[in-house]
Amino acid sequence: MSGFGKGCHLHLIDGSAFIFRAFHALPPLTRKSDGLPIGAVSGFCNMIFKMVEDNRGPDAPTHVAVIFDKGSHTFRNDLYDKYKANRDEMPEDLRPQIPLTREATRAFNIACIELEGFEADDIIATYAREARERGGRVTIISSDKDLMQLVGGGVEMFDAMKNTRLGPEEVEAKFGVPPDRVIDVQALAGDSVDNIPGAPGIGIKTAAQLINEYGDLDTLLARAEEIRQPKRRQTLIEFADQIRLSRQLVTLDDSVEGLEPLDDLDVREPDAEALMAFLSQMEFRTLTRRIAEKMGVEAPEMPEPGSAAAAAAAGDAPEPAALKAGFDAQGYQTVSDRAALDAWITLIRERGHVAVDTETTSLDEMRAELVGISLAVEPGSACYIPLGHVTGEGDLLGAAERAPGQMAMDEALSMLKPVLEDDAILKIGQNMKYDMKILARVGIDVAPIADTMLMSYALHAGLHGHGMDTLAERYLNHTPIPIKSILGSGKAQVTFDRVPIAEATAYAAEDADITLRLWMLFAPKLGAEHVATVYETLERPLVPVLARMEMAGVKVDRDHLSRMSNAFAQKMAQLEDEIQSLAGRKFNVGSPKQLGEILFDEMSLAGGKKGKTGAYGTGADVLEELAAQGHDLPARVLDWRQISKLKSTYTDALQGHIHPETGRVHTSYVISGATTGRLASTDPNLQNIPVRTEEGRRIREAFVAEKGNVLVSLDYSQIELRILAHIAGIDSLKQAFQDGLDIHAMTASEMFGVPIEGMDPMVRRQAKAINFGVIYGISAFGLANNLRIPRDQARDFIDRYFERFPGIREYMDETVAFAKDTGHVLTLFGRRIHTPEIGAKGPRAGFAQRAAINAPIQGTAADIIRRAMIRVPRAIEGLPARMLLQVHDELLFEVEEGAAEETIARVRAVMEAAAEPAVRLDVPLTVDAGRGPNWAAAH
DNA sequence: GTAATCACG
DNA sequence: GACGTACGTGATTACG
Repeated sequence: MSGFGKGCHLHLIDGSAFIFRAFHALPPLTRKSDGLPIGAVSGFCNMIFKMVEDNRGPDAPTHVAVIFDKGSHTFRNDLYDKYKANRDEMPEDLRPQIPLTREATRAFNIACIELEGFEADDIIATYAREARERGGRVTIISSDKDLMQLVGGGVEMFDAMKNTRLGPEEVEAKFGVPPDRVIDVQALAGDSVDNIPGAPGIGIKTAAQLINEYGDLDTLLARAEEIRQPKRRQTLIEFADQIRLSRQLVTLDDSVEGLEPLDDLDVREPDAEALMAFLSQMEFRTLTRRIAEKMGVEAPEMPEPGSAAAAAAAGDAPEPAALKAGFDAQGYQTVSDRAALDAWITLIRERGHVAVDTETTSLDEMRAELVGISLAVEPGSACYIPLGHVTGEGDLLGAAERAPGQMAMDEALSMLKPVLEDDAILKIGQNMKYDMKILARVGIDVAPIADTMLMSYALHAGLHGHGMDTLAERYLNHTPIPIKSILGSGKAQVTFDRVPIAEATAYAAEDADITLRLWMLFAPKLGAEHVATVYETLERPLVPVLARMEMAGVKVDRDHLSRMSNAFAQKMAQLEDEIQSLAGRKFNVGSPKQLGEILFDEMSLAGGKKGKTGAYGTGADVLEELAAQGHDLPARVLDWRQISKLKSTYTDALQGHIHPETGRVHTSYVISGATTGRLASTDPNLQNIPVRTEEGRRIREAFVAEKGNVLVSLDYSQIELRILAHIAGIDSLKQAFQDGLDIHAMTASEMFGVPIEGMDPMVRRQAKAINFGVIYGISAFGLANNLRIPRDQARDFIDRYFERFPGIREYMDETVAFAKDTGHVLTLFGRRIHTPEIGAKGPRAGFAQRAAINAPIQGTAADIIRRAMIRVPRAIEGLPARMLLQVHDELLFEVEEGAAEETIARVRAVMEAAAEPAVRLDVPLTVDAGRGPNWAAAH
């Protein structure tokens, strides 16, 4: 049979929808030999096979095709930029399976249809229309409601999962209108999955009622004035344009051009050999056997999983247990020509994933120069591509010659670029942010990515660090070649470009190899340990966002800092003189040891306490106590210390961090640095720039906007207390936040029975300290220390607080009990923070318990701002604005002056809604915003 | 390399 | 009844 006409029956299979359903419905299955995720491919093949089997009867299709989506941008994105904008990124386990489902379709000898820039639904609509016009029947194998508008006139749908047919009656039962009015109902009701706005407050029920009453959408909109219900009438009038736009979005395009002719979709018998080859390559044991039986052919030899033969049969698959053994530098290849690199690229394309590691001249991504790239596609099989090595000797000036045996940098990069940017190839790295930044500087935008460091963080936060050496030792029982053995240390240390290529290969290829093995080990664990969502929504998508922020940097006014440094130096010299004359001799004011001796031995002041190291304590609290007793020397030392800190850490050091080319300071965020989910900022730390004192705030004035721009700061108000109110379920606290009250004043009022109006600031301050204490896992000792009150008074405050807010105590007890029971605590978003010390005895028990109480609160706040940051780029797309810094509950932007208000509005909306839809908080999140020429003014 | 100190949320 | 604590970070300096 070939030509399509009357009596013909076309089956259109919605491939993309099916892959997603298979992926989410099935447990994460991986290929035995190398850990390649293949669950969705397996589900897909089973479904195709079932379709083929079921369709041998009298109702058999004469024509069949599997239709896939291709490309992420369609005409709907041009109509509406938020179309499907709330879709999460594709899970990394799924991505490498996408090309395999195409292969599977072809292996079954079924037409595989996709067209760049078109959704599968439009292609299906086009074929369905043509088939109907030519007098044939159509069955659409899908349960997607967006396709239901096509039903009728010989077109039916079939839900392969539920094994049910959908005709016009079923569609009408679902939408309340006949199929030809479905788009009208969808246009009104909207769709949260595809982000179709529709008419606010109108769902399918109301929409159907309206359409049935007025006949169709145009009539309804034209006669909206007649609607009796005032709210509905107003909505339809006000949102008429949005409703029309929604209809455009939901209406399928049934005239897609450039498709394979319908006549060519005729059912063909699969080629047994090709099909068996594909199935055995995927290592589908059961399915291969079943299909072989049906087709009457011999199933290909497929040895038992885990056996030595299994590895051999899979071609160049790894040795059994290869994940934990078989590191062999001999097996690593140095790639120095086109042909060799081509061979690796072919391997990568076959696999759909590759572990990547870059070697550079520095750990500072903004200054590092690319020296080489290593790749690994399966355990034990890795290569290194040297690109910027120089000969070790060099002349006296340090000038060195390019080492022989290397590809030209440009040539290698232009070959790798398509692979590193290919949507269908997963790039696996350990701390991928680093490699992404290095490669971005040579014009390569790496995507999509996986990160073993972040996988470990999602799995093991609180248990140990997540550096590669730690992970290799713990999980692969292997100690990697130490970098020091390659570069040397101290004065003799060289940069990586001076390492001989053979040694560099052994080191670099091993890193890629380890990374790949860790990925294979961790990837299936994410699902099994229930942290896949954390990794996919809070870790992985943050990487490109942070990479962009770090590369943007923030402009710092060097002269401003320099002037402050000079002023500080003078002031310090003056204070030093005063201090030394008060002491009666010269000493190093910066030495706590010497200061302790002066204060407590020579001057015989009371209150000297030696710590465990035998030294006197001279911390700020001790000095403040002495100063309060009227001693001048400690008061001067406090002043000196403050200025010394500001000078050394900020006004001096920050100048050294100004990048010579950009004139800006580029921090680096450590995503897995803090156990709670917070970020850490290093080199320099821009999360602890002074703000609490007047002199400190002047340092923030050095953080400025470029000409014509302003800095915009947005920060969450009281986010941790709000989270506490939600998690512990404290009604009075929740109510106070809903009413927008001053939460510390309200706490004081509840505790001490004083009115909020005209409250003594001291009373409010005490309540504030208690509120913070609660977040930290309050103790009488800690509160007493903080408020400088007797311990029994602190005890009394705490008792009264728990009496007034009994839910807090329950939360604390339950959290500690949970931690003892499971060894971890959870944030609202499922982030897992391990508490290995929770069972400890002695003082460490208290530490662990307070940390366990604090972690879900601090961690949930960290999750929320991460969610906001991930959504920000899309929200400010098109605006002349960039996100520069994150300081735990604050985001800092640099914006062209005219766009400041719009930026504030959009970012505030994102931040305030950041918990949704995953979590619906009982308290509102509110965001304060400011703008100004510098960071101090933006607050 | 570690301890003490102090900057931030 | 004693232990000895507020939670989470990073940079700098002194000192062994």
